[in-house]
Amino acid sequence: MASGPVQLVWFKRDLRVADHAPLAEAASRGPVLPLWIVEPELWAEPDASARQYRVQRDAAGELRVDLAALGQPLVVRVGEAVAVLETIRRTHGITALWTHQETTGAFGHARDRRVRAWARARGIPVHEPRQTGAIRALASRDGWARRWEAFTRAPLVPAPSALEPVAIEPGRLPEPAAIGLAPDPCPGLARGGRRAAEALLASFLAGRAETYRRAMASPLAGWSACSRLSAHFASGTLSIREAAQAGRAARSRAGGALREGIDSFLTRLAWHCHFIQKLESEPALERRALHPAYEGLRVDGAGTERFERWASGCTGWPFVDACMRCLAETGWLNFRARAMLVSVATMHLWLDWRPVGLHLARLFADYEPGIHWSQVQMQSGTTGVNTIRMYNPVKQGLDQDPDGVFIRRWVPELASLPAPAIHRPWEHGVCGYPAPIGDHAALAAIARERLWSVRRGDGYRRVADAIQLRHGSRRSGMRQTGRRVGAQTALDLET
DNA sequence: AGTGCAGTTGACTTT
DNA sequence: TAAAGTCAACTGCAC
Repeated sequence: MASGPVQLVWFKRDLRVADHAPLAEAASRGPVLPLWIVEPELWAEPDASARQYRVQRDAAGELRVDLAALGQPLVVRVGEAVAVLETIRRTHGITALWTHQETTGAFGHARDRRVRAWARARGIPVHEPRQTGAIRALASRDGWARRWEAFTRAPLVPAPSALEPVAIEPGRLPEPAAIGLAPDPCPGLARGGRRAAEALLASFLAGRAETYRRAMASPLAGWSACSRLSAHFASGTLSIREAAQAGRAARSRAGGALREGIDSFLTRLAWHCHFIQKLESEPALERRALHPAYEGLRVDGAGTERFERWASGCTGWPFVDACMRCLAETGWLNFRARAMLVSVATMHLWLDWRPVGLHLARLFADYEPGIHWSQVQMQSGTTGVNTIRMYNPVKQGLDQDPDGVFIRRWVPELASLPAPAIHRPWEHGVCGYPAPIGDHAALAAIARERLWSVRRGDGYRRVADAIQLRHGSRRSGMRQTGRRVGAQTALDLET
């Protein structure tokens, strides 16, 4: 039992022992104190919710077991990060602080700055390797794809073979209510933790990926055809590198549709990091429109009737409501449907993307700030880089749920209507289901004209080109010889 | 058999 | 894997 100073490994959203460089490096240098800090202030942020916490708590519980098997269970403390670290420093002494770089919102940035300042003042070295393909202080997007390849092809870091026990009370994993989280019923929430991550990865690569390409656009088929690993990447129970290497190995053994599905999956792993890179390079992404010409364009909307109808799945557009209710009850929705929910809110209902994004963030059990805010801005057309994508809620329903199975499941008021009538209930007089907020085609036309008039404004293009240079993928969207080529990056990010 | 025409399909452009 | 509009080429049918 070690009694001297410890190598402190601070787990954040990297709740695993495999491919965990800080843990491995720390363990090679002396006794390790593995720590998970539950920060009530973080969980009080407007983008946080109990379902996200439950996923991370599941993961921390399994991590505690895995670390205990190595010799030292996960230590859990509740409080402000610097205060928790300072208490451990006083009682045990800290030789070095090991943690993964985290790309996250303003709270996390400020907290990491405080921790670094505290460590500097106490003479504690901080080691912070990265765990995604996002690069801190990136000078240029040129060559990013090559660096992502190199990062994901680096050897996996083996878990330490044993940890020397440290004399410390491990502490309990608090219930959501104990840290001030509001009740957040989510009966269909998928369990977090390493065991589930491994099972999902295996079943996806062994067969589910076969229908991935065709089915990922549908919220119904995507439920089983998508990898469903997003919450595991967000909590770190599986590293991107582990997934990429397992995917490449499975790809080499597979053929036909399975191979194509795995190819799409690997592409999306790169996109995952590509979007996190945007927030890493531009922390204001969660607060300000990337292209300032879109700032102040829409009404804030929070608390208005149309916002509440959208947020509660009562817009009167069946496919939209089915998607929102599915998300509320399960914490998951496929990428395309998420994009449509943003599109309807920010285009048809002309609501500001910030409150819209916060509502969705809380409903996403797999909330990943970098991906989320990049996507919310892209789908609401405020990046200035991508083509304006406006989804027709009826067409999407007809395309992705032609028989109405998904709508019937989540909007039981419409169960008696056959398809295709179920996609336009206002034409068939249904009781117990609201009339639509408006004529979606007319609302779309108004939004389209407003957004295109911004694009035609003076100086718009000059700013847009600068944004493309800073954030855009080098594969598409770059201006070539004065003419814009394929201004949109085609992607569905769902994993 | 060849012509005229309504309707469909797909490439492409615009918003 | 945006949607809607345009237009040319094509198809199938009637006569």
